[in-house]
Amino acid sequence: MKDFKDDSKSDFFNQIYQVVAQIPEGRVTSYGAIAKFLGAAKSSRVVGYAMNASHSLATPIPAHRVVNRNGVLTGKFHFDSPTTMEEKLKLEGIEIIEDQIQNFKSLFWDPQELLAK
DNA sequence: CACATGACTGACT
DNA sequence: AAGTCAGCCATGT
Repeated sequence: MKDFKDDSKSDFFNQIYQVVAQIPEGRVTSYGAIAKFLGAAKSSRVVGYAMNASHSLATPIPAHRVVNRNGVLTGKFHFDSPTTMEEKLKLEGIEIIEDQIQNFKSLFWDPQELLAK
């Protein structure tokens, strides 16, 4: 059973989870943004893979706030139900049409915000 | 141990 | 402008 602090296995996943866990409610970010923030802009796929693996985590992370760079809910089928992701985002005040986040540009949250904080 | 797959992205044609 | 290709890295078979 993996955990947030299990850096002995993979620092990358660990950091990804930390960033995702810090995404403010009602905001979203992209896989690439997280990857770039961690210094591996070309490893965006690993970020997505980390989300897929997040099911094994003891601590649930807001993976529904992470979408691709177009603001499309590409990973919605990986949730309990294909509508889970969309429903959660809507509950946070995010408007979604056809799996596409509306006003994505404004709702986008850059991991850099963590540093400014 | 080697090959294939994937919640992505950027570059090239 | 839209479609295609290659890169990147961990996991599963």
